[in-house]
Amino acid sequence: MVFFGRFEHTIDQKGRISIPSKFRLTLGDRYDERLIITNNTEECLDAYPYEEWRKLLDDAPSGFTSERDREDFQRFVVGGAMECIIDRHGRILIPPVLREYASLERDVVFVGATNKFEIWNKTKWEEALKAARERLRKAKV
Amino acid sequence: MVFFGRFEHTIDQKGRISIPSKFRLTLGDRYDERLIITNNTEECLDAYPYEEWRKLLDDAPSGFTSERDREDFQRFVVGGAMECIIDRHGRILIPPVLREYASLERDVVFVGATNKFEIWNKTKWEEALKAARERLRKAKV
DNA sequence: TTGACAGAGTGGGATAAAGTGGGATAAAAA
DNA sequence: TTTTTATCCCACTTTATCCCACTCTGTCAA
Repeated sequence: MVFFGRFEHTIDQKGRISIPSKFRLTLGDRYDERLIITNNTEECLDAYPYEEWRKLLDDAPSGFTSERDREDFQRFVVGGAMECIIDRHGRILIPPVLREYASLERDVVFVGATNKFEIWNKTKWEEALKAARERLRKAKV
Repeated sequence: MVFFGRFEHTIDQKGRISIPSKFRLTLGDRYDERLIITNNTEECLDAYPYEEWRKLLDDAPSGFTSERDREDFQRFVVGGAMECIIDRHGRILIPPVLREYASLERDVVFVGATNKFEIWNKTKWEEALKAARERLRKAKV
């Protein structure tokens, strides 16, 4: 398994944030240093190692059921994607448009999700986690 | 042999806690030393030997009935999962996010649950036990 | 009964690693 | 050019990890 676990970090005033060292280890072990960050429909960001991003681009078309699907994916996912370089302290600079989309101000949560990881505003993450927990609990009854 | 029984331990100020020796014996007999700890929907934590965790990951997808299910599992269970290494005194360091999620401050209860064990805040455990007892009694009538 | 011993659990210091903040310079935009 | 943004470098703080030591409890033998 690859990316998993949850880490709380903070963005500084320059928009920099350090990638959790566990994730950096995974990147170093299995991938190269290129990281692609883009919009996730849940008001957070997705970060893909370059190789996983390529796979996503290759595999996505098979899921499209209409020209509209293809355009939406193009505009939202591809159009939002930016390559971020990890500096020597393990930090990246999140581009302003993405920072704004995900409301990343200060407290940020990294969430591992197998072949990618998500980057959340902490408050939004807490709401999402609570909602997920309640749906999972309800499913037990 | 599997995980069963209940043990009360305390977390120290650094967030460390010792695994009950009975559980360590089981781990040593049947598994390796890798322990995966993650969120349980009942505000406690689940601890899986690595092998059982792998099974959970393999089996979970068959229960998903929607993309929402898959995402909830991904975020709550996988996103919460952290590998903890047992040190030479039989202790683990519970990562801050999980400590906070389960309100682990000082008094902690370990509860064996066959192929995993649970880690509870003592007060929450007492409430959960009471609720479980009442449901079991009611079911008899 | 009592003292030595072993195993389990807990506490704390020292060092290393991870994360954060900020200044100075270089590049880009206005 | 002026202003803003990005990049590089250094320094500080916090957290994790390693190591050692103490307490408590049960067991065994004198």
